[in-house]
Amino acid sequence: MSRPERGHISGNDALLVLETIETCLAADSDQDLYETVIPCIQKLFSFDYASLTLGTWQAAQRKWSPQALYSLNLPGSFWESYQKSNWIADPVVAESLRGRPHQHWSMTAGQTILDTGETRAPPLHPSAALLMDYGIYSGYTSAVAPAGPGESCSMITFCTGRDRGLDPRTRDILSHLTPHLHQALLRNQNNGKAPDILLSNRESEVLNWLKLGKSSWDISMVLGISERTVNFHVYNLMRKLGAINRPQAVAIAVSRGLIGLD
Amino acid sequence: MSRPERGHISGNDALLVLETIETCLAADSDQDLYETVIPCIQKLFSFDYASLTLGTWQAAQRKWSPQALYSLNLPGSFWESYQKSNWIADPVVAESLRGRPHQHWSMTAGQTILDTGETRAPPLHPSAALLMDYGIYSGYTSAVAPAGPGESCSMITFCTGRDRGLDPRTRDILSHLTPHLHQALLRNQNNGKAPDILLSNRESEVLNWLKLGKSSWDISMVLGISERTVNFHVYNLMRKLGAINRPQAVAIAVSRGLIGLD
DNA sequence: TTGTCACCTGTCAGAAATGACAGGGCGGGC
DNA sequence: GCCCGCCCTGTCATTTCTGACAGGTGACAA
Repeated sequence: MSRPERGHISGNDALLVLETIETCLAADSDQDLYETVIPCIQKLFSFDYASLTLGTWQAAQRKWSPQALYSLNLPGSFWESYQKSNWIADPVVAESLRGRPHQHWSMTAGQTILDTGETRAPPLHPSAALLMDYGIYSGYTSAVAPAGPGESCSMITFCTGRDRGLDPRTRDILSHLTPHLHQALLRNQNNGKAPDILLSNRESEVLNWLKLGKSSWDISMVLGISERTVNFHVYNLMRKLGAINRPQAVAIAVSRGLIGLD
Repeated sequence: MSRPERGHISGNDALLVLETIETCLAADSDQDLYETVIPCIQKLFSFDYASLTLGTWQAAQRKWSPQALYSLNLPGSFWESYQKSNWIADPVVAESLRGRPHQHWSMTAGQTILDTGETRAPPLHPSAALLMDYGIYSGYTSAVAPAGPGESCSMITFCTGRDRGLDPRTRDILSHLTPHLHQALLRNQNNGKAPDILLSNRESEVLNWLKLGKSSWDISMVLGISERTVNFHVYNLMRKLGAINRPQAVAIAVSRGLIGLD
């Protein structure tokens, strides 16, 4: 367990950061994200464009696949073009996922300059050319690593149309904020789905035994009903969940939070 | 979306709160919790005892079942006695779960006084008598509601051996901290289990198709191998996961984070 | 070389699940 | 009274899964 040093923010900054973290915790819709969280961040430091993307990061395959996207002032056409390019080949994304979570970058003619002083010369990745086409010249990009295997991670970028150097205060603020922005994105994504499947008591009960590997006969013994009735409940709950067999029913139920993980 | 007013903390407090939130984010073992997070909180306000419990809260049954417990200066015998009593009948817990997440309480002879001014007179709940037996007279208890259905929630208590009144600053600090303490507890709990089950590429692949409700034949078509081989992989992954059939294999894999929820 | 491991394939009997048919009772809301 | 959801039960044919038997390849490390 190690924590980076962050000595560049004042008490007043800290209060604003706390307020922003609160808005992240309270945000439970896309609207909240745009109308409450983003304005709160704008009180902390200035930026012209923002992109908050949530996706999966497969360590084994070194692959980053964005799944949800929130952007501020970035036209849809930018994302269409960007999606077509290979994310992982973007030098900033690549560096992020290589263990440098917080980065500052800027562009000069044909070069991407990272905050390590490193420059990525031509052949320039298409994404860099794309950024310059849209008039974006510098920004901060943070990656929030997935909490566990198979979980989502975020790539969070705030950028400007001017060529600005790295500001330690902004960097420190971002290192405080990004984990909570990630949580907010994650929560929002989960709110999107889940259209209220209601199982009856018996169905939940049967489902919980299924999860534990019990067969219909086993369950019939536990519940004191006939095996046929257990199959009846299984059939109904599969229909409600939209599953075509038991493994899928269990998977859907767990992902919808209808039964605990245990 | 609504946020409570919190006007009782200073810029300096805010910096310390941010630091504490950082320790919560970085804590990934029980040791971190005791040696880094708790001392950090002690820099913010003083307390003699603490208990951080993580458990499940079944809204339908109004039932709170603690699953993990971290305590500071509270002897094991206290918890043994407390566990035997009915948690939900504890007036503070009951109030918490009724939608008052942050509470201050104190004891006088035979009474529990809540911060609403309400008093819970005898017959006193056994837990109250128990607290007084151990010399605990007042404290703050916060409940962090589960993020989604089937998810865990926390009950977090900081208390003292003296009869102290409600301090708005402490209350505000706690309302900032508790969501992150909850996250830390949650993360620690998940770190506790998961003894590294390693599936081969093919096994994960097969597992992911199982989760989607595909039969062995379906999977054999997708992967271009024989149905027998699919069964072979399924047999192996069930053995590795300790499952006796496919539904259980999927449930275990999801709970261990070996495959995504989707 | 020998060993291990992932990967692949076959057969077979018995167990389990699926999905259709049929029927019954009980309680609550309109 | 009727409808609806929940709960319960039966039979049957077909499909799928389980768990044992048997065997093979190629890669990589000790």
